[in-house]
Amino acid sequence: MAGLVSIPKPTLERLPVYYRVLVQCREAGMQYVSSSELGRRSGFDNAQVRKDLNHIWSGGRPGLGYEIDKLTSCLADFLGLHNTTDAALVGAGRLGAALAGYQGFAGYGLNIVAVFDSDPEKIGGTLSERPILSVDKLADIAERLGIRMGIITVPAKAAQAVADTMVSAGVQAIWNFAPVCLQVPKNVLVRNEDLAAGLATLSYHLKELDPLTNAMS
Amino acid sequence: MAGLVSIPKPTLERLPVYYRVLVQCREAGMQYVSSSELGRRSGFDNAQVRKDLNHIWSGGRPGLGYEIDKLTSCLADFLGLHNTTDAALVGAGRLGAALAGYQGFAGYGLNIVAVFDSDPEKIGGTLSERPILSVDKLADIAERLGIRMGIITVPAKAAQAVADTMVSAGVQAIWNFAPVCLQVPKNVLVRNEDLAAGLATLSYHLKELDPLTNAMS
DNA sequence: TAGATTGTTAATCGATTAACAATC
DNA sequence: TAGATTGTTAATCGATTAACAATC
Repeated sequence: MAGLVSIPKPTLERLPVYYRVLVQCREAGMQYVSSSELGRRSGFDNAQVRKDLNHIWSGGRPGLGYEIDKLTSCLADFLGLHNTTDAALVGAGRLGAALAGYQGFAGYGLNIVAVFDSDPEKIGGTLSERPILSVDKLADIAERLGIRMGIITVPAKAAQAVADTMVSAGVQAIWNFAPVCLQVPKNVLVRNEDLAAGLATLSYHLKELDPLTNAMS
Repeated sequence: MAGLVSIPKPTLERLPVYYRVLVQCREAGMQYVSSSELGRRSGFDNAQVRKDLNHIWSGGRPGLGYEIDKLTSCLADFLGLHNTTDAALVGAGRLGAALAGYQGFAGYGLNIVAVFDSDPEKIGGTLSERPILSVDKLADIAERLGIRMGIITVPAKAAQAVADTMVSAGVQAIWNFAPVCLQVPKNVLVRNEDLAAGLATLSYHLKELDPLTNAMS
């Protein structure tokens, strides 16, 4: 049974980066790549690259490196990118539009099958060629279509209620862009894409670099 | 000199989460919060909360907890959120529009002062009330305005060139939404907001949960 | 073969968790 | 005071880094 061979969390976060770099190497016509080269291009230590990759594949060839085609496919399998994941997106604002319109996610198996909003002005319209439905229909539709992934791009105040609805409809994974910590049952996975938090860490570093501000504080 | 009292990276990632939760507590009218309560609301262990907070402030009161007003302000100071950061955004697509239009970043000191694109159709138009300028002017304008932060929302292929221009214009921190690993001098900080990578980790977990897929593989 | 690079072990490093005396 | 909660130390845990024999 999968899941028992559990993989370290930091490793899991790096695997998609390797995957992306490998795809780019392949497009550049490369056939093999060494752990050093992969590390250089992805910003990680070469020993770490080897250790990470060994969690999923031990097909590297001493003296040669990793066969890009095979490793790429192996990573895609491992990450589940070959499966198509149907998702419901709630929140037809600008961020929702950006996510729904981005073609790149298709290569990661994401298929946004329905878009919801609570604004009567938006309901009935479209978002990237998908009809915008009333959020009242979310539970029913998600359940009927067997949707397992939910994407939340609503304002902070509305996010918890949307998450609750998703959970009750059987959604198992939530990609949350609302700036709140969602409370969900522990069998539901939430990934917070907290942009403001990312911004704050940059802000911290800029402050550290700024001689004037530092002199004053 | 700041920077020498360096803070663990995982802690730095959690501080903005505490900050956000604290702001929400304050809005809810609370005055004090304990490490347990803060932990519960942000998803971290209470001992970890105390340890993290002690890096920046030892003003917690045994038996009472932390005074929300003081801790919030202390965190904002530490993270540099009280400073206004002027930023240049390059890439006036949907994601750029979402970021430029999001009011919430203002509370984090972000001030997008200029928007650039390479598409002649877009140049001369506006994005959230800001004129869209030719990317050819990026270096000149960033330098003249002393811009220290760059936001990249261009397609992967164009991102490295934009980063190079930013670096040459004196930008010190780059918020990168393009799905590439940027190569920059080590004195420039890059934060990759790699949405596809986040998606991939969700995809992995869904695959792990799926009995049918697992049976087949 | 000689050179390069893997897979893996052992050593180091750092972060999390548990526990509790100090204190509000 | 009694109850609650902090700040901090010590113990545990896990991840990174270094090193090298195996091997292409």
